[in-house]
Formats: sequence, structure tokens, C-alpha cells
Amino acid sequence: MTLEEIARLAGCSRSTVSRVINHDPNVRAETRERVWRIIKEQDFQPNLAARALAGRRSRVIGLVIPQPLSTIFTDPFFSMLIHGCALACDERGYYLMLSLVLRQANDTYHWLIRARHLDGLLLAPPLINDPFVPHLLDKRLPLVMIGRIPGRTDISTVNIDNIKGASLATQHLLKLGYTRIATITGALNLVGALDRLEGYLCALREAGIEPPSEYIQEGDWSEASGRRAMECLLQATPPPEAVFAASDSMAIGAMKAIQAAGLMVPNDIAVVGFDDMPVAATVDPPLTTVHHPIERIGFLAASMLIEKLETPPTQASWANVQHIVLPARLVIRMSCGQALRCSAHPTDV
Amino acid sequence: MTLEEIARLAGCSRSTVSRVINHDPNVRAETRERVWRIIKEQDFQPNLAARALAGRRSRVIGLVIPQPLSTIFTDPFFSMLIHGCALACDERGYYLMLSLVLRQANDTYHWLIRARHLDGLLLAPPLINDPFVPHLLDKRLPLVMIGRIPGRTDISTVNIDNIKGASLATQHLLKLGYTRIATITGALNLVGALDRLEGYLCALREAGIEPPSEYIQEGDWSEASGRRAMECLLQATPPPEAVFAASDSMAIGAMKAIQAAGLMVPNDIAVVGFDDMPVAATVDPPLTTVHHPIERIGFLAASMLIEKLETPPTQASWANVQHIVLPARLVIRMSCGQALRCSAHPTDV
DNA sequence: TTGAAAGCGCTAACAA
DNA sequence: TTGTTAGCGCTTTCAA
Repeated sequence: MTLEEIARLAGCSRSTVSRVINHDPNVRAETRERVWRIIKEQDFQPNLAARALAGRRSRVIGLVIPQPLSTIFTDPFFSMLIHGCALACDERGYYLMLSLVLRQANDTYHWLIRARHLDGLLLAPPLINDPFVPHLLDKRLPLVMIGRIPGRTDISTVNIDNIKGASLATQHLLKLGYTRIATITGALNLVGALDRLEGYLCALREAGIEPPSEYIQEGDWSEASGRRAMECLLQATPPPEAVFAASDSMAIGAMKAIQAAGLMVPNDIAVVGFDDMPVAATVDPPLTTVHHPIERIGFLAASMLIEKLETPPTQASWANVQHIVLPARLVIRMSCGQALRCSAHPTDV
Repeated sequence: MTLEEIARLAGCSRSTVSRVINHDPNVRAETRERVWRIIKEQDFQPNLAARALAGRRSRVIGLVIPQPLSTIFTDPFFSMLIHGCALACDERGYYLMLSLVLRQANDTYHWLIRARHLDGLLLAPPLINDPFVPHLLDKRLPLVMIGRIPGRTDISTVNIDNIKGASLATQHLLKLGYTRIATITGALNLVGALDRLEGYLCALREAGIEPPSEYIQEGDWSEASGRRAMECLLQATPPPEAVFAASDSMAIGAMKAIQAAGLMVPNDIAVVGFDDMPVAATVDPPLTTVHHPIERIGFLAASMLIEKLETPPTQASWANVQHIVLPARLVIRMSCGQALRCSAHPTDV
């Protein structure tokens, strides 16, 4: 079944059928309906390869996550992010292709891009000084980044307000009266981890507190790393009264370390997380954490990229650059002691 | 850069360049080398859409996992499976497209298949009586299944020996002298779960033991379900001395329930798992479990599908059907009591 | 061993 | 509003 055959059945030309399929408004309503009816009747689907060849676009966008496969497929964060991206693509008739970067990222993408297989790229979340990024820009391939990249304002980004989120978490601890507040950071080669650290530091400094360096422990987002970091913090003298972990997984690891040391959360040490993953609500005690709309970030990033792809480059390309920052908010549960109401919807999920 | 331009630079025709790229032996060695040199020099990649259109194949194969996204992206089992599939595709110049089935599975696949975007499909692991399967066969789309499907010998499959694996685990418990052996099954709408249950039952019956029905608890592979199932088992009178869980996640959940009840593993209750996930080696106590080559299964399934795609259908199609069953083996660690050596390589991972 | 030529099924500019 | 036409870049006979 081809356009030509549909055209014959509908008594019109191939072009008209093509116009109908591509929602060209320049088709008489009556003709449009007749053609659609035939298309449905015949259960016709246009050949993607032919469309891609003639139209010079594949309607496939790539999602690159520069992390090992085992991380991507284990951390629920990525599951939600991907879901959001996929929803946006689905809605607008695009396909999302996950980058399963097995060889050198450069090689694989170089290959897909040069082969014209991808119309655009989502990059999430980029490592600091990722050598891949300039590479991609050289190819003049439309790109939207999830997470910001310092010092580059020429790339569109969708991001959450990590600094503000971390501040909220830390301020919450301060309000509860804690002053010896430590942090477990994410992998510090990611901008998000640096931003969350900065938010923590800002909040403390505003309160006139300068944390000792041993109160800042680097993790890698994983539960195991949170546990290890907490074990170090327990050695500090004096040990902290409260800990802000830059991810829920690390917060949970920290809680386990605290409990393994025979101490209680929050009575002996209070813990706040970040991300508001589903588990945060079900651990014991339920984790106070910073909520942000992960799925929505993916959705927006993909939508923004598609928008870019479908906008003719009439304006200078720099004029199309956008930076979206979505707010984060605190969700207060039980892991920090008495639950003050600091937010309009403190228990939302 | 197109074939035509390469041809011009190499002083030959478009056809010759095409032959070189497609490894057609009917090209003089000298010509071949000259053309390859130019291709490398120019960093040329043939346009995928054009190849797909002219060649009537896309070199894209789909991987359908009929599970919610959140499961796919959380269970490390799928991460390994996907990795294996991706490796095989990569090696043979194919692309793996993960099915992000958001709408009705039927719709999405129907669409991709009819649009000629997929050359073939990997289906892993199918639900019992999945209505999707006959649908796909009707389309005469090459299909390889990961896991077996009872009562259909006309579809090629790659599977592990679940029955044997479960028997090994149960026999190990029997050899250690336990007789009150319970099981926590996987989701019983999956063949793999039924097979593991059967292996457990066979081993017990061979030993002349018929487990009471309350010793058989259904889980859904998740840690939480394992925990819940174990809580039920602890209520049984008498409670079991040992438990075979059909996945490591459920085994770990069961261990937590045992510990939460103030009992010890293995002193009070022994536990065996299945899958030999990375965590199995690191939990406390390290988990005795059944190892099987997940990544290799994915690799074989994809290789088999590609082989099928590249074999001209000269023989009757049923003659091409293959059923590969890979062996599973027991890995003995600490969760069952004294470690007898029951396997040639008991501690391999 | 090589080249010429005819498509693959669609899009999009142009003409009517 | 519709049809005509010329490709998109490749594969694949068929001839030479």
C-alpha cells in the first residue's frame, strides 16, 4: 500500500494524499475527509524511510545519557525522565531513540548523526566539561540539554532549581534548630551536584555558619555511597546533628549507616534528601526531601527540541535559545523531627 | 556527501561504491581498497533512510518488554538483557530500538511495523496467553522470543533452564537436611515463574515431600513482595526451615522480613534466591542463588533474529525455528548454612 | 569486474 | 485547491 494507491482509491493525486497526511490546511474539507476515510479503511501507514528520505528528516530524536547502562537502568530518576521525553515525542509524532552508548560515545553518535538518522538530540545531564558537547555543536545538530552547563548560554536547557531546592532543605534544618549540619554531595563532576552543594552552603552562610570541611562528603548518588559517606560523618568531632543528602538514595544509605551505628533518625541525627523518589515516602522513617518534577522536565525538554525542529530558522539561531528553570519544593515527612509546616502543600507527592 | 561523490573521487561508478560498502565480493581488490580509502578520508556514512528505502530493510530491530516502564528501568535484569541485545546488534550493524510502549502495545507496534520501520522483533519475556503474540505473527514479522511460550513450537526462543535451576536450588536445601522448604514464586502470569515453581515442586516430590499449600506464596519479583510473602510464611505452622525465592530481589525481601521478626539467616531460616544479580554477593549474609547468563541470552536472541533476517527464506520457515536453552547453575554463598561444594565452580559469578 | 538505469515511496516547489 | 514533476540517496537487476 502506497500513497499512489490511496490516491487512486480516493480519486485524487498523490500530492493531495500527502497533504492530508501532513495536515496541510490547503485541502478542501470534503476531499480531506474522503482521503482520511480511505486511509483508515486500508489501514495505511506511510513508509518512514521514504518520508525521511524525501523530507530530509527522520522524526527520530536521540536521548543521550552519559552514564553506564547499569546506572540508567537502575536509578528510577532516569526512568521518569525517559518517560517524560517519550510522552512528548509520542504526542507530536516523533520517536525517541535511547542512546545505548556501547562504544565511544563519539563514535556511536557521530555515526547516527552523519547517517542522518537523528533530527535532534537531548543530552541529560551533562558532565562538567563534557568533550562530547562541543563535538555535537560542531555538527549543527539541534540540541537541548537537561540540566545547565556553566559558561554556555548558547545551548537551550531545561533544569530544576537545584540551588534553591538545596537551600530550602538546609533552611528547614536550620529552622528546626540544628546548627551542626553536614552534607553528602552527588558526584561532583555533575553540575547538579555542585549546585546542590552551593545551595547548602548559601543557606548556612546566610545563617552565619561556616561548616567544617569534614562535614562535606562526596558521594556518587548511590545508596552505598551515602552509607559510606555517613560512616565518615559519624567519625567527625563533634558529629553532625543533621545531614542534607543530595539524593534520596544517598539519604537512605545515610539512614542505614546511622541505624547500623545504633543511633536513631531523627532523634539522634536528622536527615533530608533530594528528588522525592517513590521510596522516600515508604522508608522508615519517611524521608523529608525536595520534590521536583522529573517527568515534566523530560517532557519539556523534548517538546522544546521538537519545537525547535519545526520552527524554520528564520531568526538568528541564538534568538531561539531558551533556559527553563522549574521550581523545587520541600516535602516534609518524619526524618527531621517535629514537622513544621513550611510549605503550602507539605505532604504532596 | 553521497555515494555519487565518493564514486567520482574514486573514479568509479555509484554501483561499485555501493558494492564495496555492502561487502559484495565481486569487486577487484584494488578497487575495493581505493574506494575504502576515499570513504575513510571523507568520513562518509551512507544515508540510512535511502538505504532503508532502496533496500527494503531498516536494519532496526525492536525489543518489546511487556512490563511497565518503571519495572524495566528498575530491575537490573532488564539492564543486562538489553545490554546483551545491544551488543549483538552493534556487532552486526543493526540498531536496537527499545519499545517504549506508552499507548496500547498493539497500536505502537502495529504502527512501527506497518511503517516498515522494524525489520524484526525481540519479545521478552512474554506473558502467558499474551494477545500480542498472535498479532505479531499475523504480520509475518520475524520474531524471536526470550523465554519460552507453552504450546507454541513455531516461534524461535532463547531461554534459560528455569526448571532445572529451581530444582538445583531446592535440592541444595534438601541436601543440607532441610525438609520444611517453602517457596516464594514470581508473578504467575509469566512462564518463567511457573517453571521455577515446577522445578521446586519436582525436587521436593523426588525427595518424597509434598509441601503444604501455605508454603507456596506468590510474589511479583519485587523486594517488597518478597517481604510480604515471607511475613505470611512466618505465620505458617510450623514455619518453614528454608525458603526458595524465585528471584534475588524477593529473596532479599524475605531476608529482611526474617530479620525484622528477630530471626537469623541462615541459623533460623535458610534462603536461596534466583538470578545471581550483583547485589546477591553483597547482601548480608551473601545470598546463595542460581546463576544464569542473562546478558548472553539477550546476545543470542538478537544474533538469532539477525541471522534469520539475513537468511533468504529458501527453506520452509518452520525449518528455521530454533529453541535454545541455556543452563543455570547454583552459586553457593552463606544464606543456607554450611557451604557444601555442590558445583564445579561454586563461587563463580 | 564494472556501469547504466530503473526504481524504492515519499515531499515540496511550481504550475495550473 | 489540486496536479505535475523533479528529486531525496541508495540498492539492484541487467548488460557490457
